[in-house]
Amino acid sequence: MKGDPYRQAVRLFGLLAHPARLRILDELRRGEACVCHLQAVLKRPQPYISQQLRVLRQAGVIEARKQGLYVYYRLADERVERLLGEILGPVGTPSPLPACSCPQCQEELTLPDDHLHRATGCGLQIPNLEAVRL
Amino acid sequence: MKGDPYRQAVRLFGLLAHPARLRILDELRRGEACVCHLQAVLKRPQPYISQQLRVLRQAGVIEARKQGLYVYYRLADERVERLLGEILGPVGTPSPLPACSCPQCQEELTLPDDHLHRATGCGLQIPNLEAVRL
DNA sequence: AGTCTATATGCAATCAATTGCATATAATGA
DNA sequence: TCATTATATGCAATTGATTGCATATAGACT
Repeated sequence: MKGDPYRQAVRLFGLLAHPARLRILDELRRGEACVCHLQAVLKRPQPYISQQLRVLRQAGVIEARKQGLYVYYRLADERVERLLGEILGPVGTPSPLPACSCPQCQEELTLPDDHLHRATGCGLQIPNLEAVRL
Repeated sequence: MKGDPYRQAVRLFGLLAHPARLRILDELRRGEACVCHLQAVLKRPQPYISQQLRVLRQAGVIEARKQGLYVYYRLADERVERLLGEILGPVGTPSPLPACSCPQCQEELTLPDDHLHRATGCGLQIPNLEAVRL
């Protein structure tokens, strides 16, 4: 998977030069998220989200993990994390109340306050997964 | 000059997601360069180069300095330098023999070897200019 | 089997970016 | 003034990205 560095860089920047894709990637900086969660955050129809996820997946910057009916996506390219950190700054606090119906979100919501977790957020626990680089 | 950070980032990435613009910006990382120099490096017709320069200039990531017939461009946005450093690495060695007819290039070529300068390169001396951040 | 829910895919319509090229401006020197 | 050189601009033609939407797949449950 190569080519001259310019072409590679252009492709990578092209992925980020899109409002929906950028928000998805920024959201994934927090950790895994299922499609329904992203759908809730971006407030866009599900096929639209899936399409952008496909673009990102085919480019290799995200990876999917299927669990039952749900598919959890995560970042798979540290360059993306570095670039986003560079221009968006460190991972911000989540905007209030975007939650979906996935098991992780439900679990989050019913959790008491003793665990550190997001106020009203959705499943950002990374259950039994190896790699979430920061 | 503002807006939500996502929109701003999308615009910035969009500027970089283009082969000619990316090469121009990467070339400008070395310092000022005139249009004819960029033309020689990119091997593209002059109106094409000027057009891309306009895009970059209107976006505010480069600035122009006119001197006689020549116009020298330079980077004007440290985010660009950081992003390029992040994915292209430090400023590379110039590819051999791209030179143009501008005064700076001629001066360079007739210079003896005692000054540190590029082997066959074009005017990358920054004559009397204040800001070239690294 | 059928049904429900989550996610994916395909494709057509629209919209924006890109490119090429003719021409315009601007500075210089004769 | 005219000619020359460097750079800029405008615009039409093409190309590519984006979006919406109908439909497909796939797993869980009864």
